[in-house]
Amino acid sequence: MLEKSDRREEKRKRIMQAALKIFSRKGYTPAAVDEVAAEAGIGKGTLYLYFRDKEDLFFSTIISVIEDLASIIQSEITERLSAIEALHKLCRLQFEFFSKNRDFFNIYLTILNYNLLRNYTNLFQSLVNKQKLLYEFEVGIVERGKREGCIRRDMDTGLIVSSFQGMIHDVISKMCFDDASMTFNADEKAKFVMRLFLEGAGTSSGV
Amino acid sequence: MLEKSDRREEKRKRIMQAALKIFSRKGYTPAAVDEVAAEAGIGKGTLYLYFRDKEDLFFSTIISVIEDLASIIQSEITERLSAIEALHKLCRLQFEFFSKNRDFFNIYLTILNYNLLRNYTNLFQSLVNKQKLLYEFEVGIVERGKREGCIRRDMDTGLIVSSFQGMIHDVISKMCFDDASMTFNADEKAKFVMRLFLEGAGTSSGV
Amino acid sequence: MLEKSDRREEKRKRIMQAALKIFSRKGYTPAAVDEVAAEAGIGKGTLYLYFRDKEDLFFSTIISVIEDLASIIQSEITERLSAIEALHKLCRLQFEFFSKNRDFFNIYLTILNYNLLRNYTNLFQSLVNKQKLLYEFEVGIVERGKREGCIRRDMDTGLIVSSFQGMIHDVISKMCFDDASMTFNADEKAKFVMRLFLEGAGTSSGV
Amino acid sequence: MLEKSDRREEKRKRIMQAALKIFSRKGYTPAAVDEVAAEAGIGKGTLYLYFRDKEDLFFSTIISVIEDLASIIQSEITERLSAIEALHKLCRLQFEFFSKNRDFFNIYLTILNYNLLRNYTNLFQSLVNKQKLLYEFEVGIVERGKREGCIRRDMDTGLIVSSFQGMIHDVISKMCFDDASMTFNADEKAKFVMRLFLEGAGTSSGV
DNA sequence: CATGAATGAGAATTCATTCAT
DNA sequence: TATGAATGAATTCTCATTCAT
Repeated sequence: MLEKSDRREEKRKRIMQAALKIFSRKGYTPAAVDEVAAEAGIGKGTLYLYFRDKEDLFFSTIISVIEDLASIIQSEITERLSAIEALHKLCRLQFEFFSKNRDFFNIYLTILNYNLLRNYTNLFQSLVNKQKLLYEFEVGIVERGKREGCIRRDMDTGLIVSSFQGMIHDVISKMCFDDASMTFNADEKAKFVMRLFLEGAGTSSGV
Repeated sequence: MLEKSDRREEKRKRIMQAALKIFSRKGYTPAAVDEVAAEAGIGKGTLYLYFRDKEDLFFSTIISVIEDLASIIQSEITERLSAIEALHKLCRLQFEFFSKNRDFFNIYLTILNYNLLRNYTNLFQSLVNKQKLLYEFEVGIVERGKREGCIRRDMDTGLIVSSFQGMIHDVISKMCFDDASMTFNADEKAKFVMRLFLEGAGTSSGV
Repeated sequence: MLEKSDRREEKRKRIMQAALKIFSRKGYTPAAVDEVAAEAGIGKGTLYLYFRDKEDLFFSTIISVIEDLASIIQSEITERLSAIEALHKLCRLQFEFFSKNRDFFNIYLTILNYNLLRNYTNLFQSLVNKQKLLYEFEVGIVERGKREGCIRRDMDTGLIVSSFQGMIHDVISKMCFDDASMTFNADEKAKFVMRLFLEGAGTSSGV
Repeated sequence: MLEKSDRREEKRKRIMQAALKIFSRKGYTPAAVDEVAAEAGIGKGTLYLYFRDKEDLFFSTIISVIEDLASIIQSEITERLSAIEALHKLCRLQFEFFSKNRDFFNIYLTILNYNLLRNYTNLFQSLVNKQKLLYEFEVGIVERGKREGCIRRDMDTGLIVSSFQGMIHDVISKMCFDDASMTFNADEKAKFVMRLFLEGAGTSSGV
């Protein structure tokens, strides 16, 4: 009996896949709704049966992808892992995710950069909330690490998290830039980031 | 005899200042050429005497700002500084720069995220080149650090640079997000990033 | 065996009732077929089983209402009434009718104003014919009045009828404008119009 | 020095003339902005330099025509005329005006019929006000007529005015319907209406 | 040099109508 | 018979760019 509702949901997904492709390539404003419809293989009007307007389409799409990432992270990273293991996994999962969704990374950065989107407040808010959740998730891990004694207590947790995420972001960025092909070893890169994050790049003789 | 050319250059600058303001606030596509002209206090047609088209205006403006940053960096960071000092300064200068030009950071991220701009290939190339210069500049410092013995030799330089820059970017990002006001202590934050970068966040007991 | 046909006719009526409501409120073009279907409690497609298209729906509805009014008039105004009594009743019946169907008066005016509808010629013709019938009906009464000696013979019948109807129309119009509430005394107003129509507003000393 | 402003005003007028033609023929919603632009011999975008949007174009146009009529009436009907003369002239001027602007009469009626327009409240209000002015103007004349002793005091002024205007409206309506050609004798018709209005259509023997 | 009026391509959105179920 | 998902033509409006003054 849920069939109809299921079909609808499935079609929504299909449209969002098309939207992701177009928005990722072009960004919000330059992407035309027509293009998305064409990419999805449906009529222009049909799209409006599934999404209120372009904004709704955009945010629904973005949020959906971010939820995918969040759910991967939350299902893989359990309490049973040590904080270090958790961070390592966090790192690797993001590398893997964006390695598969390179185009999306383009918008992802622009979103973090929320100012440009401040106009679209209603939908934007829920997006910001999703972002905050990931941030808080990481804060939780780092604080656990501090309690577990494997992360220094003399450093501000918020800044640690931002810096850690930053390392991840720019390594992904570099990947997008350098490796047009798919030769990106997520695990190897994750190991590097963790080593740098935990041990630092300095030598004991430094400063 | 260069007077005429000088005036022209000065007016270009004035227009680009206006453009920076508008583009920073709105992003490329949503920003209207009219707004820029109005902000610059000139006629819309006049703008086209100084820039071929909107794209030219945008890239010229961005490149000019990036050159500003680059020139600040290059004039402040001389060979006389140790690699560590150089990195520290690099960090602080960027914090200061973006603290003063918060809006611009929005576009800056979008640029890093070059894919969105790939359409505009001719102008985009020179932008990419500017970016590359900064990257290479940092690569130089890190390699010097390795030679000086204060930076570990067992880590890939490219990844070190990316990670370092990433830390800086996301701390700025956090600043934009958290501190609506201007209470951002660039030096303090720079010290934090350097400590994390050099010493790592792990304890000796970790892993 | 006529049952099926009866059911069909009944459903048509129900749809037209809904249509009247919507068209009256919004006018032809701004009214959406979907709204009518929703108001009628049927599916959008179903509507097209009963009416060729929106135009057909509109004209059928309007004509039906006008036929209602015409049939009220024709059943109440018999030959046994004097011309004066007939005109009085004509007046009162219209006041009562539009008092109950205020919204409809909006479209009614637009219809009189037939030029706007000239595009839809086929259906429009039968509407015009309905209108003409009412006009001819009134012409008949006035001519009878002239024969009966209670209406002046030195005035053009056509102009008398137009003027008489005009008085009625604008008093209704005023009612729609002034009395948002339902406090409209049809009989009293009819008496006024008849007095003005028969006796004039001038004093014997006038001109 | 006013040249520029004058040119602008002149062009606005030209556009409004085109708009009047199109809106009159088609009504508000079915009329396309493009058609108006084409009729005015200008580009689609140009129109938006002179009018905020379609609504503004519509109401500005309508109000302008109504102001034309109002100014004709107010300049021709001075206090020196007797109330009867004033009403006569009011009648004739309207016949002449709508005889020349037959198409406009179509919208004119629809406007009186304000309900359909209630959505467009801002601009609509000023339109309603214009209408009210004419109504009040006539109320003034009728009251003067009562004082002068040439109009009966035992009839409600508001209803007199509505009825009088109604007579005029429907005679014009009949004209639009009957005489496609231009054979409309405004003065003759005005005399008829005045006679009917003052003396009534009844005979002394009536009722 | 400077201007801003004019333009029309292009974008988002709506809605009457069809048709597979 | 009844439905409502799908469609695309049509509509409003914006904005980069040109060009006559």
